[in-house]
Amino acid sequence: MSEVRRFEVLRAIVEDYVTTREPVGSRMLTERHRLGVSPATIRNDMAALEEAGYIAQPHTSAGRVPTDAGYRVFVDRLAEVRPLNVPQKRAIETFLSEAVDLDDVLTRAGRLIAQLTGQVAVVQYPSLRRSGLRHLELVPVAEGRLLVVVITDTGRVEQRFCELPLRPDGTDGGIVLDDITLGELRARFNAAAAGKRLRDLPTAFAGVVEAVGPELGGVAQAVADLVVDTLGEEGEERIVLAGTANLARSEATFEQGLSPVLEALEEQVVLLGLLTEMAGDGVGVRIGHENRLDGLTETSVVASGYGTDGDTVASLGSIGPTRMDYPGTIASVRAVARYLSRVLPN
Amino acid sequence: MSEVRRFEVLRAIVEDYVTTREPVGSRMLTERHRLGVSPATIRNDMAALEEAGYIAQPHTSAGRVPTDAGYRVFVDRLAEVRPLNVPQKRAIETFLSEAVDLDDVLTRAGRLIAQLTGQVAVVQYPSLRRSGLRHLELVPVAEGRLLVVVITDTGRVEQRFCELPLRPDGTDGGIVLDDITLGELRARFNAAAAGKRLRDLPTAFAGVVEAVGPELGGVAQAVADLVVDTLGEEGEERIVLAGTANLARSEATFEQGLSPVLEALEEQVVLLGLLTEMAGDGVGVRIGHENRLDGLTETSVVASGYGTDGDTVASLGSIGPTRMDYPGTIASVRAVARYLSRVLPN
DNA sequence: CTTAGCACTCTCGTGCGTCGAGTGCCATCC
DNA sequence: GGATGGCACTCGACGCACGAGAGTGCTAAG
Repeated sequence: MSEVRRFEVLRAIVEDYVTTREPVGSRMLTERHRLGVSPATIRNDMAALEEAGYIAQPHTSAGRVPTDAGYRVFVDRLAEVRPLNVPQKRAIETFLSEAVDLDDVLTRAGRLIAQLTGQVAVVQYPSLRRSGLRHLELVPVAEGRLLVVVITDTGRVEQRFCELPLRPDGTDGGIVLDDITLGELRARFNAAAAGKRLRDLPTAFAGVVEAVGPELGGVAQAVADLVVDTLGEEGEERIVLAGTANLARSEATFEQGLSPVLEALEEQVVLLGLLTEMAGDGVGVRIGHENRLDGLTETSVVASGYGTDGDTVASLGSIGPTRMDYPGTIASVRAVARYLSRVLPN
Repeated sequence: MSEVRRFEVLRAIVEDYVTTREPVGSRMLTERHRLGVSPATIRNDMAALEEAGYIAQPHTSAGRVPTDAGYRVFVDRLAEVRPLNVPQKRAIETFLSEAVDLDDVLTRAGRLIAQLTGQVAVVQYPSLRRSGLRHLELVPVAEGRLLVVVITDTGRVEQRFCELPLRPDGTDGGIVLDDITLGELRARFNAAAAGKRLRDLPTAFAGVVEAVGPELGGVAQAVADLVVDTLGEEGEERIVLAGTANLARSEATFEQGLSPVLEALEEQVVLLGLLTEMAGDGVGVRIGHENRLDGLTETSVVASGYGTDGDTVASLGSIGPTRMDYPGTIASVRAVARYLSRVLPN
């Protein structure tokens, strides 16, 4: 009983099951794949594979179905990389290059993945914590209030209102800053922050607070705190979803119904955790129960980091039933991630 | 055969069908509602209602089910307003007041509606076209490029990159503006735009372009065009969805499966059209086929405009199966719209 | 180690009869 | 004239038996 044929059988099972969506039996297998042996032999191999936990049968006298473990070895050892064809590549390139701003790029990337894979696409916004500060803008909106606009070097723009402290001299009313003062403050902050990473900001800003003197110190401190907060906040990370409708089309796939899946997808925080957790180098695959999330135990997640010059700033990926076309999905996700990385510094 | 009782029967049918999800027959009706007449009488009324097109039977010898028309008269004439209870109101108030910025408010509003109605929530961002300009910010990001940040009086912040024209003197390289010039430009634009509505911007900006002289005129023109474009663009309208998972829970409801529904929800442009179309005064209801959208013929949409001081800037609503709890949904949507209107000018 | 044969097990589709909910109609009653 | 009780009829849901088919495991032979 040769080792290699056994895995060949596993590959055949996975491939057939993925396309037919039905448990595959020994006869079918010999008919559709030139394995050169009889069904009986296959049966022996299947028994061994089942023993090893790679396949299972839904009930006696039904064909075999790959288990999560089976998909795992398929992905790790058996799947061949299947590069996208030229029109597909071109489609990605043109579609992404038409985007006008970051929101647009990411939305388009999502649609693209959803369409290429026929599954749900997930695209994470460039993580604020892994971004640098490109520019800081201060806009007076009302007495005692400032709108702080943070622009990162990944093109993300985040705004937040800042409540200014009361006047230090104790007089009534909120602080109102004139344009000159504001301009100065803005210039100082930007000079201090230029090109810095998040972790270096607190010290850089401390210098600013120091330098502006006691009169403006309170305001500067409030702004500095807000910016550091904003960039550091986990909750402000964002996600784009696309292709949810694709889930419903493969409806019969999910034993538990797709309500738990949809629920999981709405829990953006958890989804984010999953994505960042998976953001290693290259494309990562999580199969079925490898996802700890309850709703996603019947799905697989294929994800990849993206970012300029090897610097991963966020992740993107595709989520679909465990029975998915892994080579195709992996290829699509990787391709979009790469093109996105190239286009990113908008 | 009294007119009023017949409608009473219709109401009973709608209410029962909404709660039991099953076709309702004449016997059940007499048992659960004190109508004071026998099943046979009810049957006569039902025949009349069916004749009038308000109810239908899925097949002979099944109970009756309300038609779209039936729901319509239920909503228009029979439904009693059912105000939310105090804890619900309080929940809305506290949950919305905790929001930190516009994104947050709208996300929370969506979650709220989804949870209150057990259906899908749709929340439209304040329409740019119906907003005024609060502030304009110009940020230099690279040679020949400017980041233009538009802040509306509804709290929306939109950013767009602006390609500057080549230097008028024909020397090489893109235009680079120093801080002083930029400051001046910014001040002029803001002075011109202060408090203006979108439709007045082009003329206001024309003045600015005139005033800055030929040197900066090209730049000013580019910026002005971009701003007017951004605020006028239909595509830039945005929508938040929430509670998609709720759809799956009432899965059996949709004859066609929920894939068409999900598809319709992903078509944000179309959804927007629907919402703006419905934005009259008060809460509007679209039932089943009254929605032209293919995917939504089995659903009803309950929507309301919102906005400060009677000025509708956008809409929000709830989408669910035609067989929904109309009074409850209407109450929830209205309540959230009101609170949102109050909280809005953040 | 492979293969052919064989008995065995289950699922799935089909046909059939029963049950029951619900209807429509008609004669009757107030 | 509207309300009611009675009654025959319709039709889907449910349960059951049965056969077909697909697939397996095992064993003995190549």
